[in-house]
Amino acid sequence: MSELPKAYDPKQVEPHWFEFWMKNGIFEASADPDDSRPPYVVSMPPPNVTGSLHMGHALFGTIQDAMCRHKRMQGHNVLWQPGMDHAGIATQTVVERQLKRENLTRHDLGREKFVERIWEWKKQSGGRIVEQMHVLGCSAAWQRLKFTMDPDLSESVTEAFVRLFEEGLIYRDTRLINWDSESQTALSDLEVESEEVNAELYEFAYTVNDPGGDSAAAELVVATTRPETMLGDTAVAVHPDDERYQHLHGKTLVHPFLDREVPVITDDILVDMSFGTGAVKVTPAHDFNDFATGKRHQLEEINILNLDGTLNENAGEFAGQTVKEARKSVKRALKGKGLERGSKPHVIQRPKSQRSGVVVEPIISTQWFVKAKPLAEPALQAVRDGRTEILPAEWVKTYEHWLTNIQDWCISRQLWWGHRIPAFHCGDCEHISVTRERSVRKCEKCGGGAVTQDPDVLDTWFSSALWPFSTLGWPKETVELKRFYPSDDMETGYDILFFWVARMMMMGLHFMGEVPFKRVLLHGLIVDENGDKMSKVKGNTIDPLDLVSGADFDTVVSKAIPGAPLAESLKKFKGAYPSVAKMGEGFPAYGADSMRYALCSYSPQAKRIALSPKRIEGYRHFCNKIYNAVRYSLEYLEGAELSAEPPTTKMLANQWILSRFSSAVIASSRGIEEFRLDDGSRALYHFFWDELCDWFLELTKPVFQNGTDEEKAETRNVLAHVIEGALRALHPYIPFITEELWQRVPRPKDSPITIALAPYPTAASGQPDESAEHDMGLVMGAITAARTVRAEHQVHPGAKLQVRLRSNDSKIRELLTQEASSISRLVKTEGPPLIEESGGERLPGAVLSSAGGIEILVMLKGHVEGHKEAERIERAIKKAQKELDPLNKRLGNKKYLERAPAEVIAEATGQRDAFVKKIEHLQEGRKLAAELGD
RNA sequence: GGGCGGGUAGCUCAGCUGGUAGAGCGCUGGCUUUACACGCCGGACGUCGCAGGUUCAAGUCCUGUCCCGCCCA
Repeated sequence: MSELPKAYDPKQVEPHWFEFWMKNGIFEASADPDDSRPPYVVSMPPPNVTGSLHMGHALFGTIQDAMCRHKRMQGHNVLWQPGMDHAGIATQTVVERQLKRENLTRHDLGREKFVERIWEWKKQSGGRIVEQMHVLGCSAAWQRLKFTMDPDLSESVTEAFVRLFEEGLIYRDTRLINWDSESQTALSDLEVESEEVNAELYEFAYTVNDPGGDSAAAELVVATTRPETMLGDTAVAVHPDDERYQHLHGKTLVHPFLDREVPVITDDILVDMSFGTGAVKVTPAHDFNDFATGKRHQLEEINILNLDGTLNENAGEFAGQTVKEARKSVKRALKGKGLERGSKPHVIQRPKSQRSGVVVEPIISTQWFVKAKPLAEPALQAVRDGRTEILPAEWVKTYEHWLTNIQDWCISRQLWWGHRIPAFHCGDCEHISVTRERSVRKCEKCGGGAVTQDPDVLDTWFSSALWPFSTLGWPKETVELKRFYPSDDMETGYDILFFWVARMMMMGLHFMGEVPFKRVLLHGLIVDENGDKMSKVKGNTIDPLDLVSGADFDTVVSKAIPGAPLAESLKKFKGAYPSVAKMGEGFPAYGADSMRYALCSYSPQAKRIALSPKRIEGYRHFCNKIYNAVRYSLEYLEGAELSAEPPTTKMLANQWILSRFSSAVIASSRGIEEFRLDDGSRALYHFFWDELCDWFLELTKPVFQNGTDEEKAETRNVLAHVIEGALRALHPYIPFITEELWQRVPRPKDSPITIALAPYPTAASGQPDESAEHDMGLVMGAITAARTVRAEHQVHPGAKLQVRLRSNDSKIRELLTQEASSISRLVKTEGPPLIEESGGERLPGAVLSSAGGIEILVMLKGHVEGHKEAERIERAIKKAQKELDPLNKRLGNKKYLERAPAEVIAEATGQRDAFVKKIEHLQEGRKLAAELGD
C-alpha cells in the first residue's frame, strides 16, 4: 500500500529540505517590536574564512542547531547569529602561498594591492564553509551572516580600540614579546604553544677577568640549551649563597667573541643552585626570565636577532646566520677556543608558533597591549556571582585561574590583513594620535603634516572578542542590540575558553555593562578512535561531508594527507580507525541526520570525543527504524483524529505508550536544556526503538487485524498521535528525516507548514500513568518469560504453543485475561492463554517459568527433551539464588533494619520475596521437567 | 613544578545529591513472524585502576597510591 521504498535513503530526502526552510525564512529572527515571543540567542563561533568544514564545525553546528531548533519549536524568537572570521595570519598565508606560485611576494604587490587580492580571494573561495553547514541542516539566521571585516564590524573594532585607549586600557610599550620569524609578526602568549623536545644542555666556560692566584677560579662554567644566545649575554648570575662562587662576586668575565665584559651578578630568583652548574648566563633581550633579571639589575639588553630570524650585527662574526646555523657555529667556535665543557641530554619545553609552527624567539619590540587586569576582574566576578554559568562546571576553575593570572595582551600584529590600528604617528614630533577618523592629515599636537598611520593590524581575536555585540550593530544603538544582547548560550570547544570566551566576557562587560551570555557551554575535542587529535600530520582527519554523502577511501585518505601515496595514507587512516578497517571500499552515505545523532550522543564532559564511524552507522540504522515505523503506521492512520491533547484511552497498551511518551519527551527537553544532549537523544532512541517499535507497534497489530471498531479507532488515534509527536520530539536532533516523514503523516489541524515551527511536545502531549506502566510491566514480563522459554528450548519461532498463566491475585488474572490477545500474539500461543489460579493441576509436559509473581506454563511436550529442561531449571535456580543471597544477607543485618530508610527496606523485602517465589516456582518446574521424558 | 580531567563488559562510553551496575557496537543461539536482515526473538560478559577509611550500605564521599590525557609555568 505504501509507496515508500523499503529502506531509508538519506540522499533522496535531505538535499531539498534545507532549501524549503530557507525559502520560507523560518530560521530568521524577528526584530519586530510587536513580536512578543521571548528571544533565544546564540552566537555561532565564526569559522575561519579560509577553512573548510571539519568535524569540530560539525559538532558545534549540530549541538547549537539542536538547541536552537528546540527553542524555536518551544515558541522562542531564535537568533542563531552566524558569521565568519577573517583569520589574520591564516588568510594572509593562503594568499601569500598563491603569490609564491606566481613567483611574487606581497612586497612586490604592495600593501594596497595585496589586501585587494585577499578580498578577491575571499569573494571567490572564502567562506565555503557556510554552504557546508547548510548540508548539516544548521538553522542559523543566514540572512544576518556577518564577517569580522565588514564595514560595520570594523567600525566596532575602531570604536573599541579608541575607547580602551582613551581609558588607558590600551597602551604602547617596548618589551620582550614572542616573535614568529616565519610570519614575521608578534604573537600573544596564547598563540605560543610549547612542545617537549629532546635537546641538550650544553656547557661552556667564561674566563674570569683578573682571577687572582687561584687557577681553578679562572673560569666560570655555565649551562644552556640555547648556546647561540651567549652572543647577547650581558651577565652571568650565581646564587648569593652558593659557596662555590663566593670569590667571583663583583668580578667580570671575558666574552670570547665580542669586545665586552660580562659581569657576574648574584640573584636568588633566577638561579637554582642545584641545576646545571649553578651559574646562569643572562640574555635579557631573548629570554623572559632573563629579561626580568635584567630589569632587577639594570642590565644592558642586547638584541642579536633580525626580524627574519637571522642574527644581526650585534652577533659580530656570526651575523647573517640563522639561529640554527649560529647554534652550530658558536659551539664550534667555543670548542676552537677550548671553552667547551661538555653536554648532556636534556628535555626542554620549546615554544612554537601555533600558526606557522616555527620556534618562537623572544625579542624586544614595540607593540600595542591591552591592560588585562582591570578587564579580567569583572569577568571573574560575573562567573562567581552566577550571572554567567559555565557548563560543565569543572571549567570554572580553569577560567578563574587564567583570569587571575592574566598577563597584558599583545594585540598588534605585523600583518597587512586585518583591522588596521587607528593610530597615527607624527614624523615631526613623534606624537601618536588615536582616533576614530579614517585618515589624519595634520598632527594634532604640532600641526605637522608628516603623519602616517600605524602599519600594524590587530590580533584577530580582538575583533572576535566583540562578536556578541558587534554583530548586532554596536556602537549604534540598534533594535537588534536592545533585543538580542545579552545572548543566552555560548556554545563552543573548551580549547578557545581563553582565546575567545574569556575575552568576550571581558569586552562584553566593559562595553555593554552586562555579560555577553548567560551560559557558557563547552564541548570536547573530536579525536580519532585511538584518542589522537585530528591532524593532517597524523592523517586521521575526516571530512564530515564524506560521512554524510559517502566517499570511497581513496577520496577520504587523499584529503586526510594531501599529496601522499594512497596506500600509505590508507594504512595510517585505518590505524586511526580500527572499526573502519573492515568497512570495505569506503563510507556509505550515512546522511546528515545519522551523523548529527551520533555527535549528540557523546557526553559533553568528555574532553575527548572519539568519533567512530561505526557509531554513525548505528544511528543510520535508527533513522531506518524510524522510517519503517512510519511506513508501517501510514497503512493504518487514515482517518486518525489529532489534536495537541492525547486521545482518550481505555486500552492498556495505548495508556502505556502515552505514559512512556511523556517521560521520553521530558527527558529530551531536559537533556537539551541542561546541555546533556546525550541524555536527551538516548531517551528518545530508547523510547522509539525499544518501547514504541518493539512493543507498541507489535501490540497494534492484533488490534488492527482483529479488534473491534472502537478499539481500532482508539489505537489509530493513539498511534497517529505518538508517531506525529515523536517526530516532533526528534526533530531538533535529526531535522531532515523528521520533516520528510512529518509531511506524510496526519497532523493536527492548524499545524504550520514545517515541523520546524510545530510545537515541541511536552509532558502533557502524553499522559503519565503509573498504573498503566505497572500493569504493562507485568504483561511484558510474562511475555518475555514465555519467549525466553521458547528460545532456550529452541522451539521454532513459528510454532504455536499452549500457554497457561497462573496467579493468586484476582486483579492480575483480570489483567491477563484482558490482555490475552496481546499475549497470544507476542508469545505465539495456540489459542488464547488460559488464565488460572495458582496451584492448579500439574500439567505433564509443561515447562514452568515465573515473572512478577505470575507462573507461566508453556506446554512443551513434543518440542523438547526433559534433560534440557532440567538443565535450564538448574541454571535459572542458580542465577536466582545468586541474586537472593545478598538480599538475605542484607535483610538479616540488624543495623541495616534499624538505620536504613523504610522504603529501601521495603524494596529489598519485595525483591527477596519475588526471588523466593521464583525459586519455588522453578523447583516445581523440576518435577515437570522429569515428566517431559528424555 | 602547579592545576584539571580520566582509569566501569572485548571496544567506545553513561551512571545526578551514597541504596548494591547500564547503553551502543562487538560476540553468540534461533528466525525470510506481510514496517524494517539498516531487521526480529533470545543469550553470555564487569570483585567499577590499587590500598585504606567513613557508613547499615561506596563506581558514587574521604585519604593515600599507580597509570593515562590535557592545560598552565
